[in-house]
Amino acid sequence: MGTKQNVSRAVIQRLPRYYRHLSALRAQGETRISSRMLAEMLGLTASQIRQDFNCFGGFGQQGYGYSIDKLCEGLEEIMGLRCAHTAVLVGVGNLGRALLKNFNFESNGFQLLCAFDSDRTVVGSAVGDVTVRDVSELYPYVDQHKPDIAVLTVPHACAPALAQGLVRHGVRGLWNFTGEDPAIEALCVPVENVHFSDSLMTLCYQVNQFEEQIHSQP
Amino acid sequence: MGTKQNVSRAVIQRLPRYYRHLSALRAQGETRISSRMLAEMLGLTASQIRQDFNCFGGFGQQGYGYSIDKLCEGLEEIMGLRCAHTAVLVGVGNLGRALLKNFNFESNGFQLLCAFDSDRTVVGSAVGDVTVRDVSELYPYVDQHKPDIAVLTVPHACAPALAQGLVRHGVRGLWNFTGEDPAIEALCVPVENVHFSDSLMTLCYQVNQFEEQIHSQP
DNA sequence: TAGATTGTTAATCGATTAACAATC
DNA sequence: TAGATTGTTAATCGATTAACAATC
Repeated sequence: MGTKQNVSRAVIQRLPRYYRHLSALRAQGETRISSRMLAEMLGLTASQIRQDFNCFGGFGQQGYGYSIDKLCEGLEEIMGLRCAHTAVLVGVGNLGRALLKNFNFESNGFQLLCAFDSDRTVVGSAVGDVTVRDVSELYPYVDQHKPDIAVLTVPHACAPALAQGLVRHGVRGLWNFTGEDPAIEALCVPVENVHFSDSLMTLCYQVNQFEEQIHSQP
Repeated sequence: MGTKQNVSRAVIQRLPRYYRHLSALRAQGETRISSRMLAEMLGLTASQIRQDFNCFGGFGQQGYGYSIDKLCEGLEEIMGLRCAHTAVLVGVGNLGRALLKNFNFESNGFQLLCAFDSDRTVVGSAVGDVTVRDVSELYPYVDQHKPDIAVLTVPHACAPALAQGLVRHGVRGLWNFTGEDPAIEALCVPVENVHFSDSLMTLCYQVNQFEEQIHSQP
């Protein structure tokens, strides 16, 4: 239960995946699972799963396994998914729009307050559950409403200045889709980068390896 | 130069980041860099960078450092960015549209052939550099043109069946934006997942930790 | 009780860092 | 040549796996 400090990054990066699979099981009406079975599902070892869960205190019960409900609750607690942090989104292009319309911020720990753009044809309209405001109102809005994080879905070139401005106005986290990072990494608030490029390059490498394997054993 | 086998996943995941920063330096007209300087830029150790580069054979020169050009070329070679693999995109919603319009597939090792959707109001139109076709033509098209990978930007629920169908028709890699994975992981072709959820949850955790730190030392 | 499965300690494995000879 | 910086080996560190007593 007690959130231990010093949980390694390796562990933290596995937690969302645990949560995703456990939520799916819960939705199917399952109520309990053993580390062995979960390990099989995820392609990990049972040992590792028990170690991971024990970073945060024991959810399990000997001879029985883990209650899926308790585990989900525990993970929500640990990752802070129930804090209802607040967020603003900057940049209502196609990507911003995709997030506004299809992404469930609530179930990921955030309440989306509103969105900003500079394009007058979208300013004033409603997209998803929020209204789009003119970007000139951004900093006054941030000063007043103090959102915890900002979602950056602006073009690459605007990113460094915008990020810096937001942090100066008190934002304490950035969800960065701009592909930019040298400038943003230096800001000393938490940043999560969604780098499409990195992901596709990694896939490119894997596809090459995969094809080499196939060719070498025909 | 010779692509060694058994390069660890940890290394591979750093390569795109190296490439991104080195490309930026090249664009600024820089021609050489030492492992020490690069390490400082990236927040890594010089030792680690030299180890990483030496997985693939020596690009460097004692007493001088690394040629940025050679390094970029080497990384392109290693990751297979010059293979011009082919890709199709399935699902022209806002997210698909964002990729079609703003993402440079070419510079990430892929040539995008065309896109597919089921919505008749977009079928036949051009988005970015490609034409949108009816999804009923997807499998015949894949049979004929044999794209290396498919980009999945369809709604969550369509993902498992689609992924399975594509693999059955010979696709050898998936770039998966659907948030789905239990079903897709099992397909035994390379998959790169872009899980927005995982990323935002990780940010949520980090923001909480960050705020605890601030509160504990005021 | 007997069987199952956790929590936790110890052993292994792999990745990162340090050190330094080779060499530009 | 002297200074710098690589390539590479050895030492350290951390993460994963194995093992097993505790206990439901």
